[in-house]
Amino acid sequence: MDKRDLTKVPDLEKIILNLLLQIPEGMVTSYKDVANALGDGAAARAVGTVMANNEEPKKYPCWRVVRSNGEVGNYSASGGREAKIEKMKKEGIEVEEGTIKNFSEVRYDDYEIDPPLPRLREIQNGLERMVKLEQSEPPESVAGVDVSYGPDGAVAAYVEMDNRGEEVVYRKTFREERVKFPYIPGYLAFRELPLLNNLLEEVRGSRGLSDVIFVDGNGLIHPRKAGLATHLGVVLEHPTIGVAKKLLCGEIEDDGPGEDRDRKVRLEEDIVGLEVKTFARANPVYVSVGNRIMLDQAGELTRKVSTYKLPEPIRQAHKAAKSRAT
DNA sequence: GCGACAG
DNA sequence: ATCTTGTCGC
Repeated sequence: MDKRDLTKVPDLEKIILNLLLQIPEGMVTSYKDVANALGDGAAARAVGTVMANNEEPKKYPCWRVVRSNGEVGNYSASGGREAKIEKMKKEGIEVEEGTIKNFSEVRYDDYEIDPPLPRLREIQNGLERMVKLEQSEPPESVAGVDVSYGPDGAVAAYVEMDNRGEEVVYRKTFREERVKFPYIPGYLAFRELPLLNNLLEEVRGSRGLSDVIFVDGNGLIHPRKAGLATHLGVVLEHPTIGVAKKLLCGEIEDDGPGEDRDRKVRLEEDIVGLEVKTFARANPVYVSVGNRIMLDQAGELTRKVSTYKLPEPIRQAHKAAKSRAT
């Protein structure tokens, strides 16, 4: 596989909006139906988000998209939900008490499309054998990356600190006006990787990358062992550590009583992460290998550079990204 | 200031 | 992630 293909991302917003043009007048579809056409029902909410942000409601008939239980749902274009109902009625759809009358008969789900999401899952499946689990030298510096979203697009930030996470030694941000890929659980990398990759290539070309990079999101804690931290680590061929605030998948291993070591996250037969309590009065974070480091080392390093809940480099990157995005 | 909880 | 405001506790 060509490395460059790992960072190519389809314009899913455009794909979704163009799919709407296939819905015949006089029929409706559901957010879930559109998601299934993309190749994964998990994208249903993302479809809703794209509808809500549709800037050309005249051109793209998002009023024909309803909830899969037949309820009309929302309409963010002018006139709101009432306008949505009126538009559907004009097209011959019967609506009663906010619900489509003969839903199963007027429901369109026969989309003609080469579904993009299965292809992206294949890319993720191919990443696993490119991950290197190896003992990494104790770092002289650590960095964190994060992405923030605002009215003028998204901003990615890279912040490098000393190896104890006490002093910021370098900051860099990168802005992108239009993010083409919505957030879909399990596909976060395709949303944020283009931004982070651009940013980190710039850093690599100017001052060079820090010894290890903390990423706001999972590494191997992922249904296909291909979270953002792993995807980024493989693309850069560089040590990365994923730190997430919520458990995406897997289960916490019960080691029984008397054990105050970090609990392990198990995904099927593999230990893919650690539940680490970084800050006494906060929830734990979930640490996983991105690339080129060992899990125990990732856990220790996370502890070492965390003053609050999140590793300081990530926290600083979050601040840097947010202040430029807003 | 930071985070849980609300919603 | 963001929309948004506040209370409570450390």
